Amino acid sequence: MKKENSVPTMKDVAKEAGVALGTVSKVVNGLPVGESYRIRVEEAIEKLNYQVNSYAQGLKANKTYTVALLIPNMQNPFFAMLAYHINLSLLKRKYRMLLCSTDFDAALEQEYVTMVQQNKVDGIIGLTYNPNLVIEENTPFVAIDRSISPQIPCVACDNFAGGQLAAEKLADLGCKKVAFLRIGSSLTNEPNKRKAGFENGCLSRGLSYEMKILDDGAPLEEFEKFLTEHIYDGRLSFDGIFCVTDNLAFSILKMLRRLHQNVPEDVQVIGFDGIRLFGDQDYICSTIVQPVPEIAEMCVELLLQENMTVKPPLVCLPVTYAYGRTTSETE
Amino acid sequence: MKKENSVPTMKDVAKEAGVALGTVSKVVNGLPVGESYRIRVEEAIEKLNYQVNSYAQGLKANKTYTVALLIPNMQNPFFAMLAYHINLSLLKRKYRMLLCSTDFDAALEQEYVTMVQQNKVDGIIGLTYNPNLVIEENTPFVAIDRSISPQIPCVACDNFAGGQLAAEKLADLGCKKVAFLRIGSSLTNEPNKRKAGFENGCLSRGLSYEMKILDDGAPLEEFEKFLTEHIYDGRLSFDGIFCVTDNLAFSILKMLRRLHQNVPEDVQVIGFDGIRLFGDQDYICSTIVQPVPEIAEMCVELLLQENMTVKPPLVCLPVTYAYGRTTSETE
DNA sequence: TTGTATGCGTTATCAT
DNA sequence: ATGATAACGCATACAA
Repeated sequence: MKKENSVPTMKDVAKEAGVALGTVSKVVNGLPVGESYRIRVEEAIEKLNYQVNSYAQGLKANKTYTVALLIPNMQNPFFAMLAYHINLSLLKRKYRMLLCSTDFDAALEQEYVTMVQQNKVDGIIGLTYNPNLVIEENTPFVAIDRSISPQIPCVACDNFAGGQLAAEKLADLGCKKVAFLRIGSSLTNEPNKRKAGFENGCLSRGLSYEMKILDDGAPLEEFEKFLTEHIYDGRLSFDGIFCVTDNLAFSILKMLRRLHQNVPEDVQVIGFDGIRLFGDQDYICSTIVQPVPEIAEMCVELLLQENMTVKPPLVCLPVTYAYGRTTSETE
Repeated sequence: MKKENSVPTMKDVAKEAGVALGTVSKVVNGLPVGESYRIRVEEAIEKLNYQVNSYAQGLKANKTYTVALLIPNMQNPFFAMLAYHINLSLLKRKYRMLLCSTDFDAALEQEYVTMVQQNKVDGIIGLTYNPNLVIEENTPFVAIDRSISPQIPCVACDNFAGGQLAAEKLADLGCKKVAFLRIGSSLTNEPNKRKAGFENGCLSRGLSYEMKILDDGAPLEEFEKFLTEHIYDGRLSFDGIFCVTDNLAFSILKMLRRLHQNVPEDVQVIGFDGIRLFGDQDYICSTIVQPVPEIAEMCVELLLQENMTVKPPLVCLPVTYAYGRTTSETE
């Protein structure tokens, strides 16, 4: 009992062309083969509309041409941008991408990782917040924004430089007393360096600054309380605010509106990430822009590069500043 | 020459447990097996940290537990939302998701589709703008927002009802003369029904209306020209505008600002899709909200349901209205 | 109930 | 240079 309307296989092609299986394989893989055979096989392939089954290929080669992307979600435009560009970078190299939205679920993250260790995919690119993720020694893995272990390369933007740049920009724009706002401090990851960079920038420019760092689960309202406490006679005592992400900046901007503080006249705000609505509109706030296409390319390159005896433990890519209406540029 | 530090296989487990290959397979698949054997096999599995190779499984079963999602990009939050929720719906059913960002590239879309016809994935969910996409008869496919053929189910929100709802809302909110703005008219797809629904709503509520529909590649500036032409003595002659998407609405809002028209005082604006920044902030404009989680669930359900003799050609899911500061709600 | 053997589609190692 | 054949990891029909 033969399979009937199934997909044609190499065997079918061989029979159709009247050649042996191995010959078809060679033609498919571009190995040298007699010209007359080539033609016949290619015609048969055309006629049957044959295509290789890459899973069977993978079974032999222990290679699937598939990479998994672990990422919390798609709602945050920064994550979405990353997913998109990594997809493109993989595609350029003929790799498929398995999207694994982990929704910050540690168990799910671990499950995805485990899945991979059994050659289901050739490697993982992961932006994960799970501090005790178990990754086997020999699993190709590239981390984004968080160093997981010395053997696993981590790719991030230059967060320190970004923080510094934010401070310098605020100084250039005439600020005297600024604030740094951050939420989610429990995990040590690369974005944490934004704080240090900012402090550094403030010090070198003689900016006085204050920090407000919320714990992981803390309600955003605490920032509103913090801001309110710094209002005297209706005026906020800061003339510049650096928010650790555009996401936070967006919320802070809403608060400032409620508190009747004008942006950028009374207080200037700089965020981080470089988010634009629909990817092509204006930046949602003045911001430190992450080089997402470059980050994506670097991740893929590091992951797929096999003949690299030693992989860089941490790669930092340069950030830029972009105006987004929440600062008072003068030029 | 044995493979060395590779992933353990069933054979390894069998040897470790001192049983036959078939027995291990049965244990793995939950088939009845002698209790003492079970234990031994399970211990061996635990010890070796064995997991089935689902690609080898797929090779046998002609099933990969993988579904491909064809979608233009991730920058548009609506697409990102869809990808996210479809990912979740698939995950619930233990399916993996291959993300295929097509970037509106017809050739790429076709390539992805072709890939699937050779049992690389079990099915496709596709939001595609390619009018002449070739899909084989027996390929499991569910389309979003565009009917591809009578045999292929299409899932969309109730676009007609959405258009109608927009008109009714504008009428309820006191509008007398409204406009409908749309871009991209070349392809017949479900969202096109928003226009008809809107007209219908306008007529039933006695609203006078005007339409401005731009061709596919046309520059957005044409809308600005259109609006400018409808300004007399500094006042726009419309008091309500329905934009075919939130994306367009966002651009229109910027234009209105430039033209010194106040929203919502002078003119109220309603968009379509239900986009929120970061997924959890306010809606970017008053809008007709698409039920994205339900759309996702329906797509997956229709795609994976095998014992369904006849699949619905078109499924429309109910929309809702949400306030987003660009209308003048009074309650 | 347990073990054995065959085949899924492909690649690679052999003889020819 | 080409054709036959074994092997990849698993499932299953069949034999023990």
